[in-house]
Amino acid sequence: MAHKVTIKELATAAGVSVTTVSQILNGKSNRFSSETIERVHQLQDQLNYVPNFNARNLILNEAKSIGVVVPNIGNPFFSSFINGIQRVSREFEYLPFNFSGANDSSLEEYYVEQLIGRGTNGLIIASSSITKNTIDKILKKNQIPYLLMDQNPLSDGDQVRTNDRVGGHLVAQYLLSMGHKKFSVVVPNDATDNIKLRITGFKEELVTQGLDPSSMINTVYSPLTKRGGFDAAITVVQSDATAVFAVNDELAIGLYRGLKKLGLKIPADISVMGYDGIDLDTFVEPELSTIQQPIARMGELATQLLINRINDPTISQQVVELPVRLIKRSSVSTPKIKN
Amino acid sequence: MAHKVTIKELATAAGVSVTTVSQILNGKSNRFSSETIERVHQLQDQLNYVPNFNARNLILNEAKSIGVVVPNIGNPFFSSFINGIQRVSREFEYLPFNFSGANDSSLEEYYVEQLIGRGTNGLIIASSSITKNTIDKILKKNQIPYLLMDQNPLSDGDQVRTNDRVGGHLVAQYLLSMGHKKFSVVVPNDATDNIKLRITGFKEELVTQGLDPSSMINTVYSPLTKRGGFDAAITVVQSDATAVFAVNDELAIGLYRGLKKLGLKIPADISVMGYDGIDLDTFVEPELSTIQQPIARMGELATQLLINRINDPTISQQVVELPVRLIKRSSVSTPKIKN
DNA sequence: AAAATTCTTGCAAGCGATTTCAAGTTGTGC
DNA sequence: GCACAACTTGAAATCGCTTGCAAGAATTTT
Repeated sequence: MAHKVTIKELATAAGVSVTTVSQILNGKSNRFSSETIERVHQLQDQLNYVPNFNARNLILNEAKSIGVVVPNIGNPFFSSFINGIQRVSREFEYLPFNFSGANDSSLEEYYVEQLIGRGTNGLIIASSSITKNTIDKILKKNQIPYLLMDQNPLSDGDQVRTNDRVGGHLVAQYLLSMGHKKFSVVVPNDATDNIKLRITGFKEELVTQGLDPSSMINTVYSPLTKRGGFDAAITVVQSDATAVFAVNDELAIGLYRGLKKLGLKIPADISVMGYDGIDLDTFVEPELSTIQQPIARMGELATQLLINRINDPTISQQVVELPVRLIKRSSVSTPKIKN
Repeated sequence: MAHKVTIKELATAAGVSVTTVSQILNGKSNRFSSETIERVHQLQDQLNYVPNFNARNLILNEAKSIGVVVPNIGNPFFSSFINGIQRVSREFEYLPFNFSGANDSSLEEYYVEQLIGRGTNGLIIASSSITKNTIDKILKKNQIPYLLMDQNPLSDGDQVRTNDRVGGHLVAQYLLSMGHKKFSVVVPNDATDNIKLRITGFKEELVTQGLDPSSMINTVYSPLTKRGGFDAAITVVQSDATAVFAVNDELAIGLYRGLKKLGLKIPADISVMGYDGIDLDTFVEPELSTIQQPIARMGELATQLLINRINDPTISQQVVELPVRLIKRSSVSTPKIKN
């Protein structure tokens, strides 16, 4: 290992005490003669002194870092989320450590534990494959500030959310307004609370309009991946649905491919609605109609709230709900007249 | 801040010394009576003792972590890369800290410095927006083990690479074999060495086949993003190219959209070749022909090599070159006969 | 010119863990 | 009953840095 210069060596070299060096390097230098200050800074450059972060944090009792665990950074939704987190973290001089669960719950648990063990100040977890309860337990037990995404609106703890229920309403309204009456809904088996709410909202809207959801919806279970969407296509086609609601865009984009492979034209033969609003939506054909979530903003807010809590764990529950927006593009049209 | 239980408190509670607790908790417990061991473990659970990582690392002089900076996690190429890194890191009990440069060089520099300051053991940098020289300087100056991706094959330092030149050859061979004679090449202005090599390889192959690159290639400069590809379409169309070589898949997928918007059919009107081999390729239409890089494997190897070097900085340069593979799908056909 | 300020600077006590070295206990063999 | 080995356990130094407190030097006040 390359030897690291310590503050003591720097002090000796500069002919002053470590106290002096420490003070100067930490900007409390107004109490020193400008020559000393100058000399110390010069020596620092020369000797290449970098403070030992562990020692520093040990005393200061802070790491100035937050941990972030998302289910899958391969999903652009989460990479945008991370971008938002990075932005605000930097602003507050926190360093965010990002991890992708890769759809493996043990891995997520592993990262959470590692992060805690390493003294992270707080955690943002947008997990899916691990049960909230497990994580909740670990985090509470360790008394570490955290913010869980995608949680049930009724749960305690700080929250950044969008109104998934309203999102569901919007989808149903739109699809109904286009004349659809038979739907396929593609959703994972182990859906998180927020995703379940999208479905709930969807059904609610049907009821609101005096319709009977049970006779109109065919549910297809499939994982939240492109592959999952692709595989779901065959089942979707076998139903009499004229429109599909895929609960996220990844799924929808996979579904696209599956449907096309089966010879269907979108939206002529079947309409498709996604959910999330990722960049990719406008690069597929036809451009995907979706519900847009302000995802980067969510990352920013999540960070903001978490840091608030780190600074003062006693504040009361923080909940921010961001609006969602229906984006009509070309993947939805009026239903085909069945012969 | 929630009070954290220290080893001393645990020791007092257990009625033993901190030495004992430390030894037991670190598995050097064979020297203690099973009652003591039992008691300590029990108390640990009960009091919820988590060792202070800073204190621990201070004395052990290690952080067991590596820093990772990629230009943009939004690109699936890099998320796969990170997945590979995560896999191997875990195996060696290192924790990888991942950052996305978000195409902002100052941001990348910031992360590199933060990471170093925090005592990361080594860095993997797959950067583009910051000059290699700058990073190189920072890293060398700090004598920290690192591995730069996408660097010139001639440079020193450990390397994990694919043969981009061969990749270029393959693209040219394929396109020529399909009968194309006029090409558009879409490439960023500030291309990294490896990307430049793809172009070099492409031209080389033309020469090898006795052709004159200068009269056959129309170069379009555009950033390595979907948006960049989209914007490049208009220029591409204005040339007489029958085939386009986009130097990465993101670009190609953006290009798809642009070309289609301009009314062209792929590959009937124009053929498109990508480069990277991301998942998304098979979900766009037509499926994208590309050069596949073993990206996850590259992440794994990069980590492996970096850890080798961390363990022994004196070993000689490590270079691993992984093979690339031409994947023919449906985005390339014979050129349209111009009227 | 002595006293009071103001500047500069350093001593030494930790932060929470690991680890070396040694000490106290108990058990064994003769 | 005693020396010695085998078990258990703890005291104290140390990692590199921050910081409260105090002291010596320089400057100003009276």
